Amino acid sequence: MARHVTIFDVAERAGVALSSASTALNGRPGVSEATRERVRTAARELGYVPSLRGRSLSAGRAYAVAFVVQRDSDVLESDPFFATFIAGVESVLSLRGYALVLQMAGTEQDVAQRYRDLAAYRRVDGVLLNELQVDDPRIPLLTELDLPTVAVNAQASTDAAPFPFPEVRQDGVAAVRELVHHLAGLGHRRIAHVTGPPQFVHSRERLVAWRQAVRDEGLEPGPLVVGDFTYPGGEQAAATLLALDERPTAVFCANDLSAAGFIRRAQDLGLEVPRDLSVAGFDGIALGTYTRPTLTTVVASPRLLATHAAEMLLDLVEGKTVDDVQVPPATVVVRGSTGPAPRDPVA
Amino acid sequence: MARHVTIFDVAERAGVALSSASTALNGRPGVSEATRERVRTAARELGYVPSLRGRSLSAGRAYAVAFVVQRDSDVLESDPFFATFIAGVESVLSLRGYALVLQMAGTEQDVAQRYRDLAAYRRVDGVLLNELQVDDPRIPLLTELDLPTVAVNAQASTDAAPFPFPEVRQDGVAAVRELVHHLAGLGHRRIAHVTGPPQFVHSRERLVAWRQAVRDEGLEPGPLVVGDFTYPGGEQAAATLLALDERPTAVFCANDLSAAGFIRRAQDLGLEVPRDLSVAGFDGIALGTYTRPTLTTVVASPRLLATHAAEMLLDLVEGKTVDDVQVPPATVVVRGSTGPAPRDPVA
DNA sequence: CTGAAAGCGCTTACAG
DNA sequence: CTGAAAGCGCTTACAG
Repeated sequence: MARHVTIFDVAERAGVALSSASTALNGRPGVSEATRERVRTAARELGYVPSLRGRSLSAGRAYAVAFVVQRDSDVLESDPFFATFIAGVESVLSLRGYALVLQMAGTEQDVAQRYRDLAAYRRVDGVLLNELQVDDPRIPLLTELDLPTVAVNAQASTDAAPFPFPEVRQDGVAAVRELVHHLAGLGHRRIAHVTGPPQFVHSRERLVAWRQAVRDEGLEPGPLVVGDFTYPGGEQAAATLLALDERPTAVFCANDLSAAGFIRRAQDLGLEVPRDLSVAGFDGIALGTYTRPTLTTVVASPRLLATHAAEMLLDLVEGKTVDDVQVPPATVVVRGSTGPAPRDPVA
Repeated sequence: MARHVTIFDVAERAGVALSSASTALNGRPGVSEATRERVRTAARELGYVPSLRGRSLSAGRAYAVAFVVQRDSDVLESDPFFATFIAGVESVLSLRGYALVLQMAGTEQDVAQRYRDLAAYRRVDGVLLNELQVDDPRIPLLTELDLPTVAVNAQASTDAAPFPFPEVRQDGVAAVRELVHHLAGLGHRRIAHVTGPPQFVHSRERLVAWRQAVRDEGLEPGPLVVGDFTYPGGEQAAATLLALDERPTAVFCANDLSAAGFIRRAQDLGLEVPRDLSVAGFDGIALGTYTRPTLTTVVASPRLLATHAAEMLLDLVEGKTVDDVQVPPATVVVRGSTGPAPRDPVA
């Protein structure tokens, strides 16, 4: 390999000082337009590419941001959000010359160690935070580490507590309300809910939204089962709910995967969906169009959340002021899994 | 923030020259054991963490490797391999002090551009390559860019052509043979195949393995449909195959996702699986345990492939000699979707 | 607007 | 075994 072309070579070829070459190339004011053009031409002719390493060291920046995922890989395997979110983030980063450093950790302690290492080695300039938990330990940690952070759906909208990082949010409450209204309009009176893991802010938000929406319809919030966002968890929830004396006629599951599992178990138990039972989910993953019947759900926008979060984080890293962003609310998509309440509910 | 602790501070505290501190800390020979210990103690006391940036610049290494995924995010969404593979890679990298840079690109041209940029900016020290295609354009490109590369399942085992990069392989041929033998033993005489996208080496390998295995059972390779590894693709393949006059009684789909779609469409068409039709897949994803019936499949080891590939790539980057690795072959797992051939096949 | 110089934090010959 | 020095490739005050 030939020796690497450096900014020194560019300056020499353009016949200017090294510092002028740097100024010209980086679009900073301080050189004449003629000089700037001469430098650019020289750079082009030489095929100059600035060294990230040199720049990193002198600028004190990594030109990379991290996303640390706290999840077992076998749970991740069936999480369709993950890939879409990552893809959205990465598309923005690469456009702005940053790299995405992806880390995975199984436990809360692992995650903390990852963040500590990222900060100590100054591997990245900032981090993206999602799947916030109630009293999330990452918040004080990232504050302590002084790592620029942008969060996704960090606060329940009902939450008044101050949140230390910029945030991109997508409201799901209105959609849950609409979904419940849709079910009530179909004659359902017992509308159950299968939650996500209780520690997640978004689990809690969906639960609260469901409860309030059901009440607003003049109904009593129906049976409630704590779930875990997995397919088997949905099956388990169905087994529990459908064994009740007062069986619900409709169920809102906190995500699509558990809704799919719920439907499957309900069918195994001899129920027909939606004739005997309506089921709805949340997310809008592809799987929901594969199930039979297809899944009524609340469609969220992981890619949009991701691109906004990435833009915000880079702005933050580059010292710009960053305001919270709201993307358009999630929307209800009615498909085959919800229908009129049974006249004479199966007892 | 206090000023950063540098190796200079450590050397000063230990009362040695800066170069000795570096030598001591990096475990290179050239300092006495006493000195080494003194330096280590000083480093510990000061909470010294070597700067990746300084080290990067002087050592000419990024301490990062890249994985460029060529896939639309909506296809990625339902690819369960992705997360598991990434998790495996990342676990090894972080242990050895490297970061994983993840990039995503939609088209072949995008992918090429990503590799060019990664190389030009020397963002990473090497790359991981999977989902190889026949005459994969990435091979000459990475060779030209001189990027250290380790590939996963790059060559069909039948392939004699030389491959320029170290490779980790998992044989799937034996398992396909066993699967076909299992089906033939159940009395199936028309065993169809739904392929993956023809350009992939592993699609071709599974096709060839199926064909040979069927012949080895003394049967004529049954109907063949070109698929695309997706759920809807599996549905489509079922519609095609089940409309044939000479309908197969068993189908081997090139992956689990398409097998799940195949089963679903078969059921929609009024067939009972496995009573009327046996279906098997390839991969061993979680979804295969959720379907009804559960899916007979060939279970591969994405995590194991990933960890080996990562180890090999770091060895390569660090100048060690790297041999190809074979992980234990994929295995057949018989579940509910395969059974005795119908006595009197539905006509 | 331009140019010589210091500095970012390391590693690595090289001379003692 | 140790220490002074150059170099990796940039950016950024600072003096002209």
